[in-house]
Amino acid sequence: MLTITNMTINPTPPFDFELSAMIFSSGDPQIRKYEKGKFWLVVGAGSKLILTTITSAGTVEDPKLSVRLESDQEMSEKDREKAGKTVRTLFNVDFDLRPFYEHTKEDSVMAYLARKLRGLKSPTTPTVFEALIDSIVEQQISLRIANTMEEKLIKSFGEVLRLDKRVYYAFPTPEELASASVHALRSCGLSQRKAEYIKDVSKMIVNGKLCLEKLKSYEDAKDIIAELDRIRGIGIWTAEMTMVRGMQRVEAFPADDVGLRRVISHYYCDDRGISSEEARKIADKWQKWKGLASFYLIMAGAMNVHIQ
DNA sequence: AGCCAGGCTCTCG
DNA sequence: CGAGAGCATGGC
Repeated sequence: MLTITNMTINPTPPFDFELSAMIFSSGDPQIRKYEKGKFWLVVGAGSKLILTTITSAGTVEDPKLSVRLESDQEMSEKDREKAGKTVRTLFNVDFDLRPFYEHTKEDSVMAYLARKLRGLKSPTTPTVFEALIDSIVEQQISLRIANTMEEKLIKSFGEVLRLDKRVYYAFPTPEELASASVHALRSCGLSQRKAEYIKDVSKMIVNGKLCLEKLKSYEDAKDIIAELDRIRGIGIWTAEMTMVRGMQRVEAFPADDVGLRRVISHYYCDDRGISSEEARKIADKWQKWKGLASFYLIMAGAMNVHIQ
C-alpha cells in the first residue's frame, strides 16, 4: 500500500536549494539524486523507509522547501518529524550564512565566491555513520572509484524500498554492516583492511562502545578528533572529513586532503603545489568557517568559477 | 607500465 | 621515534 504526505520547511535565508543540491547531480537515482529541481533519497524512520523528495517552493532570499514523503506503510506523525529533521540536516537549512559572509568580506577571493555562490549551504549526511563509512572508503583512492564502491556497499547491504515498480536503497545501518562478512564487504571492491575497519567500527556502534551522534554535540572539535582517531582505521583526515560531512561542523578543516590543497592552491597560489602547512596558513583567516570556506572553493572549482 | 588517486596501519631499523 | 612497504581499483 502506497501512502503519501507533504510538508513545508522554511530554511534560514539566504538559501539556494538548486545550488546546494547540485553536488548530488551525479548521484545514483536509486540512492540519492538531484535532477531537474528535484532531490530525493530514502530516509529510515524506525522500521520503515520513506522516500523523501524535495523541491524548492521559494527564492534564495525567501526560501521554502516542499517535501513529499512516500512509503509502502502508513506514516505516523513521528515518522513525518523524523523525515523533516533529516531534510533540515541534509541541507543544513537552519545554518545562518550571513556571519560567514560578513567575516570573509576582506578576503577578496572568498568575498567573490560568497556573492557568486550566495545561498550555498554545505550538505550533511543524514547520519554521522554514513559520513564516517564514506570517509573510510574514500581514504587514499580517487573519488570516482570510491563512489562506485559506496554504491555497491549500499546496494549490497542497505534495505530496499519498493514503490510501485520503483526501487530505492537506504544507506546500511551499523547493524547491517556489523553482521556482514569481511568477504562480502570486500566484494564491493574494498581492501581487506578497509573491510575490517568498516565491520569493526560498525560493531563498536552496535555494542555501544561508540556513539557517533553523541560526538556531534561535543563543544571542542579536538575532542571529537581525538576520540575518533583512537579507532583502528580512522586517522586525522578521516575524523575531519566525518566532522565536515556528517556533523555540520563547518570549522573542521582537513588540511592534509590533496583535493582541498589543490583547489586552495588554484584560487590562492596560482596552482603551485602547496603543503598542508601553507594550506592551514591560508585557511586561518576563515576562522570558525574553515570547512565551509573549503566547500565554497571545492564547489567553485567544480563549477569552474573564475575570480574577477 | 607505472604512478597517482581527497590515508592508514604495521613493520623495521 | 621516522621511514617505507602494502593495500584496492581505475585513469592517465
